[in-house]
Amino acid sequence: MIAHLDMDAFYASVELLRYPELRGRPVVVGGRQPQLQPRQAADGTRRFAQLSDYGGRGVITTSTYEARALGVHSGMGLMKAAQLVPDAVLLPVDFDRYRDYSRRFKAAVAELAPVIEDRGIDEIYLDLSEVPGVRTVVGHDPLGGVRALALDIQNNVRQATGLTCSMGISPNKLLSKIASDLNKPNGLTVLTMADVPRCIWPLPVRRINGIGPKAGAKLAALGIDTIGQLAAQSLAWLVQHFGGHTGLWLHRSAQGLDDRPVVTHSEPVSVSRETTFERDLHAVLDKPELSAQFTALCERVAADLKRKGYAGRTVGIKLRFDDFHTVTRDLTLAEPVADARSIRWAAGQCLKRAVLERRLRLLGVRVGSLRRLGH
DNA sequence: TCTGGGGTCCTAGGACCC
DNA sequence: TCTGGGGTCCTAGGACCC
Repeated sequence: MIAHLDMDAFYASVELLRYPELRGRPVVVGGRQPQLQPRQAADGTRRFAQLSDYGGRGVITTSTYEARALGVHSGMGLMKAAQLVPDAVLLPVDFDRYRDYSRRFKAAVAELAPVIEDRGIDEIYLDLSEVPGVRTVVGHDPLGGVRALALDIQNNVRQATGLTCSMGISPNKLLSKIASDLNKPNGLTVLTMADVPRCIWPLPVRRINGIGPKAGAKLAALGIDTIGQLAAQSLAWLVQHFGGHTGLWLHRSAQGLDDRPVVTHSEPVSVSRETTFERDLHAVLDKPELSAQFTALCERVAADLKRKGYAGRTVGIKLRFDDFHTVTRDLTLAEPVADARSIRWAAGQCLKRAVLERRLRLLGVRVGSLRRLGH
């Protein structure tokens, strides 16, 4: 009785609540240029930026289903998307607003199902096993109780936020995650283990959470495209090609097996801030600007640590060069630090160990090995 | 006109210790 | 006479997720 709940096109849907006149149009959310902000025209209507107006670096964070139908998806560069759909509406991201809606939808779910694992701003896992009435048989449907509960949760979310979500329910997190994606938007899919061959095996292996571009390509090269084909391989063969750990995990996943619990509380491991520059910066030629950005990142990390109540012993930097090659350096200190000056000093030590011949595209600062401060 | 930002987890080698 | 066997910590890179 595990559920996965995923908000439908979350950021874009929050923006449509604010700008209902955009419903039905292709809309993408992304970029950070302030001039993207919609303006009130003299006649009272709102004027929106469109993709072809964009002139900087950035990717699509979310797009409406209308935009997805035209081939623009999250992660795609905005410049590339502008070639595909130049007149799509472009809105800047407003994380504060999305976080607010995130709190509201999670609170609405918690009223009915309190055992929640946070998986970021727009999705959660739920353990429904102990919810009263969940095992009620309705008519001849042994899953009637859980279906009714899911519909109640979706209704509660809509009442609280005006937004729709999709849910998958199954015996475990792996299958529920796949299931929640099968009937988007506003979908509900309930699966039992008996459904695995019919509903799961025809799907591409990439639908398994944890199989990304690299593992997907490696499996494809081995002639395995679907989860069913993966399920047909022996454990020994998978271990031979992927190692013991991954081989066993692939083997179990393909059978629909997963025993990870729903984790309701976790401590942060690291806090970081990074920025991609509007233009690539040279370590020597642009030293003043680079240094100012470096210090600003340290200050933001320090502020985040203070707000959350953590200090950390490991300070690290991340550099991405103009050729997209990325390196990291880190330094572990004797005592945890949380203040901007200490972080800046340690990050400066890290920077000395990097070769700075190419121009820099991105700079990041991270603090790890966190310890909670105070009580 | 390529390719964001904030995370977690895993691997692998070397230092160091007993 | 080649050069153990564990364990932990640190660093760097990479895969993956939202």
